[in-house]
Amino acid sequence: MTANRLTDTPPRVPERPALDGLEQKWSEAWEREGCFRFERGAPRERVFSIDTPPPTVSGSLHVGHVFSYTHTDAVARYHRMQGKAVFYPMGWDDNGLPTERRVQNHYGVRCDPSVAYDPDFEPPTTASGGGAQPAEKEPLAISRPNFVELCLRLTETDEQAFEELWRRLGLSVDWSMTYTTIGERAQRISQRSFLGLLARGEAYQLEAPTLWDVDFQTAVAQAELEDRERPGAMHRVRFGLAGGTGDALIETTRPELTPACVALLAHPDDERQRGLVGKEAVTPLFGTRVPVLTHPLVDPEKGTGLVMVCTFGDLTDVVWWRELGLPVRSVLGPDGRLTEVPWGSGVWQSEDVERARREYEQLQGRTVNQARKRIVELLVQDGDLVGEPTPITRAVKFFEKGERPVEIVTSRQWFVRTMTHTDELLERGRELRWHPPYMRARYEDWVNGLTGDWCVSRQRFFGVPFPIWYPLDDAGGVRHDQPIAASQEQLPVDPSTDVPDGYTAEQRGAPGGFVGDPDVMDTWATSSLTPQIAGGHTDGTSGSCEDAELFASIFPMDLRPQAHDIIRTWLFSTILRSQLDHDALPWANAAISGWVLDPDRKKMSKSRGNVVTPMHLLEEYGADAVRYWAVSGRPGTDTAFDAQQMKVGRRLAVKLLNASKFALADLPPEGDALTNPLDRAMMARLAAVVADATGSFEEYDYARALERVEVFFWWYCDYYLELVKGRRYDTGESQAAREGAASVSRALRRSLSVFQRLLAPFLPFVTEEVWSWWQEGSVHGASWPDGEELLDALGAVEPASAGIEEDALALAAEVLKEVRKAKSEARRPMRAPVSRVVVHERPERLRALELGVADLRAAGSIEAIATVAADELAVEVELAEEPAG
RNA sequence: GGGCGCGUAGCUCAGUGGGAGAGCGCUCGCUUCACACGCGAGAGGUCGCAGGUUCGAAACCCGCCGCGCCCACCA
Repeated sequence: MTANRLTDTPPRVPERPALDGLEQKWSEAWEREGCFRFERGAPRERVFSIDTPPPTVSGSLHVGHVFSYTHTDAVARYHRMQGKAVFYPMGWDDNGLPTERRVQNHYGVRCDPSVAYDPDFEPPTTASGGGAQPAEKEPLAISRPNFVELCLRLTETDEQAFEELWRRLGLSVDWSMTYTTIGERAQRISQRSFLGLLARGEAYQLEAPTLWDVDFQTAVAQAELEDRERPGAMHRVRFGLAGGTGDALIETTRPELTPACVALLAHPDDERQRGLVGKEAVTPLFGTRVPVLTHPLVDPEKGTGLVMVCTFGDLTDVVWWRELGLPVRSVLGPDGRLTEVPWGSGVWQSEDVERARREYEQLQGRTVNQARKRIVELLVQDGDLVGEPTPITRAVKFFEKGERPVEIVTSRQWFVRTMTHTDELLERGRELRWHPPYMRARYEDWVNGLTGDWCVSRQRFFGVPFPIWYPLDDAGGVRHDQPIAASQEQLPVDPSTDVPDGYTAEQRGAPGGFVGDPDVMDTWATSSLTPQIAGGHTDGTSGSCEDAELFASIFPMDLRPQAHDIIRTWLFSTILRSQLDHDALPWANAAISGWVLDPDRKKMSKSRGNVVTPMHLLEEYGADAVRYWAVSGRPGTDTAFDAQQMKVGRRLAVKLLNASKFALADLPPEGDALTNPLDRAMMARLAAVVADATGSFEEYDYARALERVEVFFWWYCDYYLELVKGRRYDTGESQAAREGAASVSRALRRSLSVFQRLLAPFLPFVTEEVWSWWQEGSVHGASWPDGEELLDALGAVEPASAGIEEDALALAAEVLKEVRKAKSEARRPMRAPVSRVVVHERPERLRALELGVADLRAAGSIEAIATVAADELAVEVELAEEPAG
């Protein structure tokens, strides 16, 4: 890093400095000069690497994005000024469901992996002027590669718009390193990592009960669930006992699953149910015999104390089913409707098969809700519904992007082992430095609450395919137990169009041939590899995109910034993958940002007709002002959207323009030393502020750093600049005047240089503008101020005299405030002359004041200052007579 | 049910053992030679409630109340 140069050429200060146009002027200059280009070849210890969150590109960026990305940018700029080579890429998360949905609606198509690729395909409706034309007809079925092409086409324009916004906001990312989560590099790295997991037994395939979204018809993961309150009803249902010797009452919110009942359970200590345990109950309507068993998870306080286990009503059913070794009676299809079942065969025995068949026909083909309504009618007819259903509100699990509750459907899926690694993951969580620290609790809660391995396969299309095929036996049956893995050289592959080694394309689907795995990976299975994708991780076997040297210089990364809502998904899965692939933490620090709270909850939602988009904010207030609002939100803290704060930020930017103009324009020649005590005391204060801001940044507390700098800067403008103004303009003949001016000149330049750099991470545009008036190069490439630099400016100071000088500055400011108060109360202008000021104060402070009395007199237009020894400060101010007329 | 965070001026929030603060808003004043996108001044608070520790608590401990979030095997 080059030293900051105080050039000898006079500063070029505009007559009327303004903020307008600075964003465009400087963002273009930064791009032209490559200011934020990552310095390749920098050794690891001089690199600061950031695992940028790739925003989802389907949809638009909102103020919440602006908020948290600005936090990271301030930190990035700080470390860059500390001399680090900052690895700060941007990624676009374009893979996954949200994009699929948009493409389907936008182009009127649907993906069908069995359709062959059409290289000349053009979508039926084209996006004209950005507006989608809703497809009237049945969606057109197209191949997966064609579908993916449309996804890419649609996300590309979004990505351009996002980049434009980020540049306007002043994010100092290296745009040459941008990646996408559906891009070739992401696919290859995802597939390669998956094959590694498979080879090491960390990934496996299993046919098992899986969380299932019936609308998207795909498996989903535990991490993608959320609770929603939904009205329901509790039904009390009577089961007969085998042999007709009484009955058993259960309560359920899901009576439609009665045909799927496989057992009744009681708590082992529940005396009331003791007589039933060990017997067999008979399901109403269907006459299926089910055992009455016990399990400690049953809550005897709930309902009748007896619970019906179905395959499967909820995750607890899965636990009971597994632990008690119960059979499967599955009635729910992947579309969320009740399927056909073979009454009388296998597990579908009944005391009255004909009746079971007849009753079930009333339910078959219906949705869950329809079936529930119907079975209640059937139970009432049969007299097995006890009392009226009781309306209740209960939490139901939903896929976070879904519209109907998730069901549990048995299907074949890929899993990544997590349960065998939870201890390691908890240990990694303790190694990670969390900012703020309490966010670790959320991670630990999540890891401790995991109930199963991570289901990574999705029955979707716009994602990274599994690099897997299966052989077909002579009868055309799929041999799932003999997966054919793609070779490293083939990656990335799409098994729906690519052919495994040793086969020909003609053998696809033919007996003795092969089929591709139809699924794609969970979007988090790719996103969990962002450090590897961004850093070009390679195992040396393939590809020009990967770069072993680069990866070694950035991994493990320094910082993962992200919001708290995706600790359980993105943060957790990234730690897991890094643990499995590298046996290491992926980053040293995690900075967790809060959310932006919507002010509309409290007021003015209707008065504002338009949605406030980030671009509007940037246009109205300026990027620096918007950034100011963002960085005043403390790490991890939810922050209210507040346009007023943006105005305050704009004021700060304008203030810096004007203070810089004052300090630099027509400045008298600079002296070799700070000879004036007030100048020295101000610089000493500034040194303390630098230390405070630096310490705060080291703790990732950008907000505290800004606050300290800002408070001191306003004090500097209101008191220090006013106190030294007279001396600055006094280019008189005397030696003392020349020396005083030379000292203030030096102090102004040194302090201004420090302020401009301290504010640069927060207000990059205005600081770059004022820096350009008098310095070479970019302020963002300048070095962060440090103690040594300030000591150098200050010269050697005895601690005792430093204390006296500080007293002089403090007391001069206090007296000036009293003088202003007197003038304000007398409704006189601030320049109104004061004939006499009497300062009562402790003698040692009065002696100190001597050092600053000349500046004080000039600043307050004070003719005479007298002092009186006293225990505490009191100031008498005698204003001069108001001039007649 | 468990956990985390928060509760300070009308609003947004700093402040973690010793004077209750900032900005905005409000009121009043000031064309001041960097800045009217400005400057100066003022009013405004039983620091959620109740105990405890301490010479001393907004801060530390216990309990309670309220708000928000996360997690849970929510039948």
